[in-house]
Formats: sequence, structure tokens, C-alpha cells
Amino acid sequence: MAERPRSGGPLKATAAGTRQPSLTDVAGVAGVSHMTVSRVINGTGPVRPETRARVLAAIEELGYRPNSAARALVTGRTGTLGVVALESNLYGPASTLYGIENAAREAGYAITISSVSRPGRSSIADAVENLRRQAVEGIIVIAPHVSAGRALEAAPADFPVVAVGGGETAPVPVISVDQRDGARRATEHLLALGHRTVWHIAGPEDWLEARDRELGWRETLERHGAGVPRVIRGDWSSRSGYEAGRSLAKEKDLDAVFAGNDQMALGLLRAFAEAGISVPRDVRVAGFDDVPEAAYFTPPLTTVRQDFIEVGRRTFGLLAGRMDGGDRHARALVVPELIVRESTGPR
Amino acid sequence: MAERPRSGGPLKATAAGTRQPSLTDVAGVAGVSHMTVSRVINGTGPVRPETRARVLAAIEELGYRPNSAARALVTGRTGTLGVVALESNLYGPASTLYGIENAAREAGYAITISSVSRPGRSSIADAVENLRRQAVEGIIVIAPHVSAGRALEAAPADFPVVAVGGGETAPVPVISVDQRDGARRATEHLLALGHRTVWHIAGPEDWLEARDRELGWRETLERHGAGVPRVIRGDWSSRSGYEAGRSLAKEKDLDAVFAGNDQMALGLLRAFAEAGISVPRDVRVAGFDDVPEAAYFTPPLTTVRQDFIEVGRRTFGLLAGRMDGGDRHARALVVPELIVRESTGPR
DNA sequence: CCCGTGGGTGTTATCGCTAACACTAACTCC
DNA sequence: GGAGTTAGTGTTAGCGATAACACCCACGGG
Repeated sequence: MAERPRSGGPLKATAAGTRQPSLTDVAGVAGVSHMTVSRVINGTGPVRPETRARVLAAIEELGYRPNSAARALVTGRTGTLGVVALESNLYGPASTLYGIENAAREAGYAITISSVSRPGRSSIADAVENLRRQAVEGIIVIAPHVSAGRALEAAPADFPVVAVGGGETAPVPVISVDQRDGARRATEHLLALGHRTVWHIAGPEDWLEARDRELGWRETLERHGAGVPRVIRGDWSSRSGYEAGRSLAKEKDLDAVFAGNDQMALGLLRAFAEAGISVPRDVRVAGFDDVPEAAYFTPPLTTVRQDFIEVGRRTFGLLAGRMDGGDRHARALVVPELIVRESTGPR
Repeated sequence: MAERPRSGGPLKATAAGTRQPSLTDVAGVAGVSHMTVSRVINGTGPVRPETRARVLAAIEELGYRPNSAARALVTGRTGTLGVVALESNLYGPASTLYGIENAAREAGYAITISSVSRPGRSSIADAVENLRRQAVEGIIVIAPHVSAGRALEAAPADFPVVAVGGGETAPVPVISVDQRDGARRATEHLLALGHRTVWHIAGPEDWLEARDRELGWRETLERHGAGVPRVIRGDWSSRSGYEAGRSLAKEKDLDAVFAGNDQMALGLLRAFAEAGISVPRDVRVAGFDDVPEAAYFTPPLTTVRQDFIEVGRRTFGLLAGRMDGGDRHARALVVPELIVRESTGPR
């Protein structure tokens, strides 16, 4: 048996009490220097095929796995990116996360997440600091809040941070879905059906997406010379949509409602059903997001589709560009698509 | 200005081109040795309050951040756990992930995720290997598939891996929700309403949860001497529930249906609505999961609630125990709860 | 008064890896 | 045939932290 050049003995003990093999251990078994092993592993520098084979066999035999900490220490690269995610099951953020993870993995990066239950300036700053202590090479902030934007305004210039869906005024690259345009599409669609105006259930005031959707809705009404009803505000949940629906059900001139997201639209549909209001016969309803269930609501929901996987992919791309020294003011916009279903169908 | 003892110069360059300060840099500024700085940071060993203050000031001044790679190299601990997650927006897995992340963060661990788009023996093994290369200290596999269980059978004994919701025969600690019991509750509830039998829309055959729910349903029917209708199989999606509903709508003796999850129940409700079947008047329907929207379906859905945040928390606990040398065969079971709503209400 | 003890601090070795360079042998080129 | 090249390999010096031990000093007890 090859002898270990090191003093050996169980130092870094795993549960089983044995030290993980190191480059030097592999080198000993293969009868080469540790540098040759390193070259085989990283494909740097030339190695004779027969030497390589011996090294690979030794690696296999010992079950060698490179020590990423040692590698990171010397190269200064950890191969890890951080994602600050909102701790919620909202369809959008969760999908975006997977899009990012996918793109990152393909590019050889791992993803560390740090979740934030209630977004705020300091909680996001904490999460970012938390990730930086993990020595991530770059950070993506998925926290589409106004407060997130404010937190990002203090983003360090010498560290790559990008934002998705928020922080439009912050000095970081931002990728977002064109919420205003999506809202415009939904609203115009409803107006085109002949309704005098369109009501809106907005999302929480501190969400940029909510603001932009509301803005797009309002602009469109104004451009078409339609009256702008008072805004009803929800919190994205079906429950809040339901409550909005109960209050809307009392309005007499109710023709069309554009809900800020699909969950609220669902609550709305529920409230209308209970109030004996038929959709689309009495009132037409549209949502936003196109969650996979939207096609099976009662009735199937007209909504605005956002391609979150694409958003995730492009977010990673933006971060990669920024890590390469790219512009801090890069912007990317994903255009949403209107999906028409029965909730705005013929009467 | 204090002089850097090191040769200095920009080595590990950030985007701005400056080297991150090291312990030695801080020591130079504070006029102490690097060891004293280390002691201040880690709270190991005694330090005079006045020295500590100088060190803290230097840390602040330089914006020093400990190098986690160097620390990991020498301590052998990375403070990171890996989670193998299914790349899906299914409500359960996503919620579980947040529960885990929360508990882990409180315990001082970071979470690295590796997602798997289509679970299978090798893809899970790949993800695990991927995480081990990241030097995580333990791994949680959220992949409630039969194949995941098989992948875990090869789990190394000397490395802490725990599974959530699957791999019951594997030599790893497992935490799961008692699916059979949940299915029993739903089925008994429907039977108690006086129906001769209950139909079932099962989830995909390779999901353990689907198997267990089906088993719980079947057992309950048999125990009550009810006939067992043929099983209709979906894929958890609303679309598949819809298709199941279309085929079920043709059955003449249809009284009650227990859907394998809430999404499929939604599709089912949709198909019944289209077929002119009224729920609960003509048919009663129950689901599984209690997604936040279930209360706003048309009609509101009776379903079985799983506390996924709790599952996440307990999963972390199980991993922590295992990393402490705990048993490989630990098991934990979370009991679900039946939530009764209108879909099984009075006629 | 000397020794032991513990507070407070510094020195040195080491973790496992890659970068940089050194070296040998064979081969090409004029 | 001497001077590059290039393939193939080894040696050495760090990366930035903690561990282990050494050291000095003040203080208390016998």
C-alpha cells in the first residue's frame, strides 16, 4: 500500500471518523506529485494519458472529492451566488427562483438562498450581509417591494448585486416584467368589450408590481377617456380578493374588474358567485400572472402571463454580466402576454 | 497610516480592484497581532476591553469581513446545508423549503439548493454529489418520489442525509406527513355523509404521497365494506384533474370524489361545472393540501391540511440530530388535519 | 520570597489547494 | 549542433483563517 506522506491520522473527521482524502493522498496512491493530480482534476497543463489514468484510478479508489474551501481560499472564487428570496409561496417569486437556479447551475454556480419573511430596508440589508459572509460572488435580490428598492440604493458599488422586479431607481441592474404594459393589455381588452370603465383590485401599496399594474390600468382608462373608479386594495391573497369582491358586489355600475393577481381574482370570483353575480354575464374579470390553475377557475380566468422562468434566466445573465464588470445601470424588460379565457368571454 | 505587513497590492480583486482586508490588515491597523483579532471576532479567549475596542474600530474602519473559505479550511466546517428540491411550484415542497431555511438560519446554517427537474435515481444522486462538492455539512432531500427513495438507499453511511416525505425504506432519517391518515380522514368524512363509496383521483404513480393517499383511501373503503371504484390517475395538475372530471362525469353512480391534491380537485370542480354537475348537491368533493386558495374555490373545498412549515422545521431538527451522530433510522410523522368546507357541505 | 495560576497577548504550524516557476528530456529549426 | 520549444512533471510559496503552545506579567498563598 502507498504510504501517506502526511502525518495522517483522523483530523477532519466525518461521522465515521476518517479524514477525507486530500490531493496529497491521491498523489501518494498514484505515485505522482500532488500538482499532477491537480492538473488532472482541473485539466490545466499537460499530463501523459497513462499518468492521468493512474491518477483517476487513485481518485476513484480513495473516493477523493476536492476541498472547495481550500480551492476557494487560493482562487478567491467560491462558485456560489446568493439569492435573497421572499419567504412566500407566491407563484412568481418561487418560479423565478427556479429559473435562476437552473441558469446558474448550467454556468457552474451554486445558489445559496437567504429568505426574508417581511421585506424591509433592514431585513434585506441583513440578508445581503448574511450572504456576503458566505462569500457569494454575487447576489440577486428577488423582493419586489418599494422598500427593497430603498435597501438597494445603498448597494455597494464594488460588489455585484442585481434586482429582479424592483428597485428601479437603485444603482443596480434590474430585470422586470413590464407590469404597466401587462395592465394596459388587460384593461384595453376589457374596454374593447364595450365596458365604460374597469375597476381594479390593486396589490399591496408597497409592492412595485402593484404600483405599476395600477399605473398601467389608470393610464389606460385615462387615455381612453374612461372614468377611473376608486382603487380597492388587497394583499395578493384570495381572501383579500374575496373581501374586495364583497364590497364590489354592492356597486351598481359594475361591468368589469381587473384584479392585480390571479389569487385575488379567484377570491373575487368566489364573492361574486356568492352574491349571485355571474361572470362573465354580469361582470367580466381579468387577473394577472397566469398561475397554472387559472385555466380551471370558475370560470376560466383571462389573465396576463409572465414568463418567470425566462425572468430567472435573464436575471442570472444580468448578474453574470455585472460580475464581468458590466454596467450598474443595465435594465432588462420582459414583456407579458394576455391570455383570454371565459371570464371575459361572450355573454 | 498603519502599514500593511503583507506585501499587499491587489490580489483578490473585487470589481473595484481592491483586495479584501484580512485579519492581518485589521491587526496592523489596531496595532495587535492577528490572533487577537481572531479572538475578538470569535469570542474565544480573553481580550482586554480596551484592546477589543481598538480591534472593533479597525474592523469597522476597514470593512473587514471574515473569509469563510479560510475559516472552513481550518475548521473543517462550512456552516452550510444542502437541500435537494424538486423544481416545481407545488405548494408543499416550496413551503417545506422555507420551513427548512428558517430553522437552519436560526441555527446559524446557510442553505444551498440544488434543484432537480425530473426526479430519478441518478438525477438525485447527481444533485447530492453536486452539493457534497460544495462541502455542505448535511443534505436534505425533498423529493417525494419512489425513485428518490431508491436513490437514497445508496446514501453513504458516513454522511448525514435526511429525507422528507419519501424514501421510507432507505437507511436515512425520514420525516413525512401521515398521508394514509389524511386520506383516511377525507374518505371517512365522505362516507359518513352517507355515500356508498368514494372515487379517487390519484397522483402520479411514482410519488409516494400519491401511493399512500391511495392506500389510505382504499383501506378505508374496504374497512367500511364499501366498493372500491377503479382509480383514476392524474399528475397533480389542474389539467389532469379536469380530464379526470370529464371522464367521471359520465359515471352514473357518482356520489363523492376524493382528489389527491387541491389542484386536481380544482380541475375536477371545473369539469363538473361544465358538465352541469353541481357540487356538493350532485357530487361531493374533497382535496388534499389545503393550498391557501382552496377556501375560495367554487365551491370552497374540503381538504386535508398539511403543516409544511412544521415539516420543514422538524426536518432540520432531524438533520441536526443526525449530524450529531444520531440514528440513521429516525422517523418523524406529522399528522394532517381535515378542513371541512362547502364542497362536502349539506345539499 | 518564590511559585503557581490565570489573564492577556504573540508566534508558529497547519488546513488543502493552485500559481508560479524550475527542471528534464525530446524534438524542431536553421 | 547549439538554441529555442514544448510536453510532462516536480518544488515551493502562499491564500486567510484557527489551533496549539509559548510567553510575560500581576497577583495570591504558603
